[in-house]
Amino acid sequence: MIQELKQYFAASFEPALIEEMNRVGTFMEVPEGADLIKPGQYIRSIPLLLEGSIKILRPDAEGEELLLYHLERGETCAMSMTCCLSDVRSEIHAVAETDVRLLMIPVSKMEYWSSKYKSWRHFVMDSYHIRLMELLESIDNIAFNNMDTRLMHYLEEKVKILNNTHIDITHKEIAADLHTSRVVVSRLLKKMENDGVIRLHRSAIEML
DNA sequence: TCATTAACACGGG
DNA sequence: CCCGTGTTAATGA
Repeated sequence: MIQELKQYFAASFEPALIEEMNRVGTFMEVPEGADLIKPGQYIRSIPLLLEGSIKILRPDAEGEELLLYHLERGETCAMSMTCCLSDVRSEIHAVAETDVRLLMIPVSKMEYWSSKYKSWRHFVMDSYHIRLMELLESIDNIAFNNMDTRLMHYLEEKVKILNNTHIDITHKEIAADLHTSRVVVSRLLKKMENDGVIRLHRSAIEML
């Protein structure tokens, strides 16, 4: 475990901090598709992503959702930091996009480390910055792009995350993430197939 | 024009 | 049979 932490974080954290993370953190494995954080839930610890990818969704009043961004290795959820520190409920829904391995850090340590370790302060600030930028990108995408470009971005992101051009997903699931109807997804995907960009299979898409 | 909703047919597991 | 998919028709922004 400590080896793994060193491997991923030696470049960003002091050895003493890595040692402490190893001591107070709780190691967790979460299977693909499982909920990590449900909307409205209180958060008591901060997840540090060691392996895999997490998708962050924003639910609306009717419980319909919209994909905001993905978290990847070495990143953390800025949302959980603010929730922990101010003791408010989560505004977002976090789902494991792949099998995920996490290190859970207790909230108390988060504040303590901020005063003790310069690298941790940097990490926290960077995390906020990265999240804000991802959020802006997401807003741009939703506001300025049509569904066909949004769908293309979505598929490209999937390929990046899975590190595989074969994506196991149904049109219905895509529609849920993009907050649109299945009819639209089916139609656009069919068009992309006709344009030779992708190949469609049952419950799967192959990017070309 | 493009998205949504409802409805239907087809085929595979 | 149920689910995923492809398509159409009507309606709306």
